[in-house]
Amino acid sequence: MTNVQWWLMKSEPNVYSIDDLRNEGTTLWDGIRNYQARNFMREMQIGDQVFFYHSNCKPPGITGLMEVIETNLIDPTQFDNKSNYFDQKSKKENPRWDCAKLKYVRKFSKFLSLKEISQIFDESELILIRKGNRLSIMPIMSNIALQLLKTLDNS
DNA sequence: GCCAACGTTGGC
DNA sequence: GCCAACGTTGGC
Repeated sequence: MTNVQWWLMKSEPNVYSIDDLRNEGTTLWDGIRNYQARNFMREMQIGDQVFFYHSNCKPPGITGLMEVIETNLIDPTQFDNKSNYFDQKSKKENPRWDCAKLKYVRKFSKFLSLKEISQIFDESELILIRKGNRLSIMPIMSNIALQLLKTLDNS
């Protein structure tokens, strides 16, 4: 586990929650339409660990852990004209959007709210709480990740 | 390549 | 609902 990269992925729980993932076991993280977020997803390697963050809810925060099980998968929603994520400009022979497949690992016994996170970390330490960060997928420095885990497990 | 206008995200 | 901080688009 020494070379594992840590990530954080946001999802609105009324759209897709940690409980949905627990029920399904695995999920394709499709619908990402931001190039920076997509590029981060392309960097993911099988075995990488991912914090599941509930966004746009009360309160927002980290709720669980996932693991990357497949990478470089074509996002099917870009070709589905009934999908909210349909992209007219994306061509089958050259798909614009791809995604990773995630596996449920666990739901933390404690919910770590954004407020608590920002109390633990200095703003400069944590990309998550950097003001104005609008990325739904981002890398987490391993020392930060381990501190998050420690906080979540010691409760 | 610049940049203004516009759209989106997401915490508050 | 507000708004800051991006990202995207398109005219030039």
